Amino acid sequence: MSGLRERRRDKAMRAIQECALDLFDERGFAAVTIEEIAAAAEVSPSSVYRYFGTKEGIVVADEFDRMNPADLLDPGDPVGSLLRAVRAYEAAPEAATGSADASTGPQAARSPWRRVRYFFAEPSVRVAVLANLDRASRRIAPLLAAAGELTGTQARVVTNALVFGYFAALEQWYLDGGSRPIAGYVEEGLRPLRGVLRASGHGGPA
Amino acid sequence: MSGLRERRRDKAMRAIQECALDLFDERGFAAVTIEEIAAAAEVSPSSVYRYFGTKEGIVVADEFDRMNPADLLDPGDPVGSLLRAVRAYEAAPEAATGSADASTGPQAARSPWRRVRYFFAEPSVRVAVLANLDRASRRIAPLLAAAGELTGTQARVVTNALVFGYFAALEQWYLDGGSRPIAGYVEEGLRPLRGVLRASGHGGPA
DNA sequence: CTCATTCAGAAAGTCACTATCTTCTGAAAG
DNA sequence: CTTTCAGAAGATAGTGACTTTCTGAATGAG
Repeated sequence: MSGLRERRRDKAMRAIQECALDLFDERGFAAVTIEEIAAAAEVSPSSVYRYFGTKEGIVVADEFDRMNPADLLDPGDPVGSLLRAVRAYEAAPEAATGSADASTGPQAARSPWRRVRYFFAEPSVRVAVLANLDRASRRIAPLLAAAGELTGTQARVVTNALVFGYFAALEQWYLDGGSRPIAGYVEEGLRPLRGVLRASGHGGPA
Repeated sequence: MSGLRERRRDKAMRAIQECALDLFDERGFAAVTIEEIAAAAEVSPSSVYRYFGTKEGIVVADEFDRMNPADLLDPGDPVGSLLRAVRAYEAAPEAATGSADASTGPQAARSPWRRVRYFFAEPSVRVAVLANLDRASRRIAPLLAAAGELTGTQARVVTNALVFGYFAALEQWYLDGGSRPIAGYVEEGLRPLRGVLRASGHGGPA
């Protein structure tokens, strides 16, 4: 299934991401050029664009993107299933980068939360994250529309509420210094929405 | 208060926006350069950047940005006051561009809705709109936090739900061809949210 | 009238991103 | 093992958005 080619590509992608974050941490996002990142990761600038599309994409790119939202989100209980996903992701930080090779960098650098700082500290990255959430919302909304009694417009609105509400909760977590678990912020923040979304669906499990 | 300078600036800004939209309509957003826009509007490229910051800003820039959100949004009934604002804006399209001078272009071109097409048809403009909504949300959230029993996190989540929910409704309006009034889409789309937001506030008027 | 401020234009530079072409290489067929 | 080939990586040359800096001029205050 996964040939040598794909493994090389995945390795290159991880190298680019980590070299880029190292450079960003050191000198700031804006001050680092794509050429420098490519040189540090020992690939060509073209490859950086092939893999990530944009400079912000290096930070934002997420294995999450390639997932099928239907596997993650239960249309009957969107808030609850989102919460479960957050908890699962938080509990298994290694799932984010894969535990293939421990020798490619320092351990702390491999935390999936390292990137998150740039989501909120670097305006252009923040915008890229918003664009990503918007795309995710457009993929998820049809699921809600198909499952519940929501109209198409309502499904879009509710999905945006959910997705961008999650973003707001994540930002609060970040602004608090990232010490307490994220799931707490999501649960608290989305609590006002939970009742509505349950009532309009077919009713999820307890 | 409004000196000669400011009037010249406002006039130049409107000229840039209309010339730009003319060119975009004619040849597409990406195919038009800032230099061409500046030439058509008879200003320097520097001025375009001084006024709008980015190419997308020409389309997205909105007198809405300079408003105080407190004048528009009632924390006791956020959905209701948003709906009233939409209806008011929709009823008075001339408020958007000002009725100062009718000789600066064809009448149809002055519709404030002309720009909206690019919100959804041009990806980079869409992203700029999302960034704008995000900024608006961050200004509005403190109002909700101060007025109701919502926590800070909840206020941010609910405001994002409101603002990006409105965006979703607007997109549905656009996708439907823009024939029926926008307020209808907003009312229908935000209906699931209305109950929650009323219940958590101090209760607005009927 | 004089002066400080502020704003428009000019000009040069940076760099993200694209398009195209060539080269290489992993993988499969013979 | 050799050959073949599709697709991926690299090299190269742009384009144009955006920044920075400087200069001159219009404005409004004193």
